[in-house]
Amino acid sequence: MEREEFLEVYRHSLAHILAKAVIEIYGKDVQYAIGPQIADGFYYDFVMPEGVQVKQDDFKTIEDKMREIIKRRETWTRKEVTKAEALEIFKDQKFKTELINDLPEDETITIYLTGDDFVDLCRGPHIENSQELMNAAFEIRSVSGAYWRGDEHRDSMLRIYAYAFPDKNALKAHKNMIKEAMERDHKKIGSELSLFMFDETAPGMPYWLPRGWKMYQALLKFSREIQEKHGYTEISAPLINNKKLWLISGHWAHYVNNMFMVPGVSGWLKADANIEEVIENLQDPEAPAKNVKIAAGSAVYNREAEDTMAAKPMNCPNAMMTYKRTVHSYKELPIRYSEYDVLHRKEKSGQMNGLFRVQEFRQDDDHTFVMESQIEDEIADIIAIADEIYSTFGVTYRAEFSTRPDDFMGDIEVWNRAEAALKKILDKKYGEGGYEINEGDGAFYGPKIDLQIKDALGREWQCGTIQLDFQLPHNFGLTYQTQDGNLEMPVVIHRAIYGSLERFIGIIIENFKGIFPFWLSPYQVAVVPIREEHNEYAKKVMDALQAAGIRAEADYSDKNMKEKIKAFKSYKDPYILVLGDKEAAENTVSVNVRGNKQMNNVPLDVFLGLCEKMNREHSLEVIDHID
RNA sequence: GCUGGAAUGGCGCUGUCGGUAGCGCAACUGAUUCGUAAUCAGUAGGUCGAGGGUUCAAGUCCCUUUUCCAGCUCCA
Repeated sequence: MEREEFLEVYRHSLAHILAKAVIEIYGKDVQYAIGPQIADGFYYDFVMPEGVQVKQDDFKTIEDKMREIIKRRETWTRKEVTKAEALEIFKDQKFKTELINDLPEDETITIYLTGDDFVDLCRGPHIENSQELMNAAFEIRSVSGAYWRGDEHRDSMLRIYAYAFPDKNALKAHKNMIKEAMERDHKKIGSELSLFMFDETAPGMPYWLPRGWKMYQALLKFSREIQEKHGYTEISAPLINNKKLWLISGHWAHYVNNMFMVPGVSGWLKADANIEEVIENLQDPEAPAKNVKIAAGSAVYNREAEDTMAAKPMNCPNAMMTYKRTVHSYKELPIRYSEYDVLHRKEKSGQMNGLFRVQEFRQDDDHTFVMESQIEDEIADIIAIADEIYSTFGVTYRAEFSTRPDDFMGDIEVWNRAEAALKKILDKKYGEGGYEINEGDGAFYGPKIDLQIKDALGREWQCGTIQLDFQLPHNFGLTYQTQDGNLEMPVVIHRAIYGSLERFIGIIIENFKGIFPFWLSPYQVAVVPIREEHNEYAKKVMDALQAAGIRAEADYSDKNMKEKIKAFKSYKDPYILVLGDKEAAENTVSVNVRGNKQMNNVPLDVFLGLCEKMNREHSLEVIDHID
């Protein structure tokens, strides 16, 4: 048996054992749903009897029960049954019943019995006797909430996750790997390197500390340089707009629950009332309406007041307004408005995650206004930019193409032509099958290409995105004048390459483990005068570094040099210059390269030259020798 | 929003059966003036996330709540 197949059978069989154990512990009222294998083990979804909780303390009980079941060396029996028989067997199991009912009429249904008291609906294959699992190494990892069939409006279930490997060593090795991945966690490194912080008064809104902000600026500078070369022009626009704008863009109708409101002065009402039919949870269309008593003397705000403003969750509406300022000729297109403004998106609690998911962030955003005939070339250029940027960081990405959904807006012919153009570029760039296609997953306003990057734990995050938009130009009534004098509507391309700067920084912190390329390092060079009498020369070196555009920091204090070096090393500065009598006399620097290589007595000019070279070329490697 | 965890000086942690908070690093002061990752001595810093409750007594037990983490769902 191949290793993969072996793992699959093992894990899947263990999932059945888990379900059997849970039923033996918590009783026959447990509803069991599905228990697939995953990358490092398996999970099983249950609905527990009323009032039953499964906590970390219970994991051992469940594991022990599973081991006890395995030790019974029960035989596994595969049976083929008819749909009617299956429905009878699982008549008390609502999820199994639903699964069976969804199967085609003529499908052969297989069930597996473990011993004679546990039966599961399953395609198999499985082991033949529980004793085959005697050496299996497994461990309950965690429990989590999950929704039946991934739909938050359906049953809320308890998902039990477990690691599972063929033997103890493999499990141990895997847990070690997880531990090492956690060492790369950007939240941990960000704190150690003093890059950013959070405070509970601003959930999901990073404070960028001096060192982190240096890096942030370096990323912005890099983005601006590249976009300048590609004909982009940068704008900046209001961070809050009156709700009139959001009514035009459609955000008031579709996105208002994710927007931070800025009340005006007129909408405050003194309340002393009973309000009927209040839907408290706007996120949930099924939420029951309630009667709400507003205490006498309370003030409530009417969001629909005319002076209500809201912080922008996206830049698009302002870019539309900017385009609309004057009439445009076809000769001007494409027009590219890039924008790095601060965005706010209110998230449901439990959605935030370090820098990966925040409520306040900046995108390397752009809105490009094109004629339909220009879409193909423009997208090709955007993908070229994405390649240039991602390769500079040495990260790999995966492209996903999302096509027309059922509730699409606009002309189907335009959609077809646009999708064909996108597909042509993707095929050329990544090869057929070199990217994922999500049929019907596009936005209602246009097809899109998403670029996904993995974090240290292998979770994928969407960074880059390229979206065509046929809706906003329509909502804002955008036009351009064609060669024959007619007015036509431009197509808008929304695109971001980093995606959010915050998320991207999180990704690269984990990718580089905090050991950044020279051009990206918060401080690039640290200066250590050996004794206070060397401060004068150190200042001269600092001036030269700063004049060359190099981010440098120095420690002129009377601490001993070992302490100074230690502090800079903990910040992972690429170069530490040690300056004493010899260097001052010869106008040189002695360089300790991150990773502990040494370059001694380097003429200052030569050192400046190699720093400038790395900044210019955005090199991934730090130069550690002089040719 | 859902499930399960967590929160103790700036950071990392200990705190037993409920008995009135400790340690390391960092900081500060003094001495040391030093050639590549921890010199020595001393000092200061905490209403234990917030609110309420039980108790003679709460970091510890109970309730509420905020934030964070791992998942689910949603997303850049």
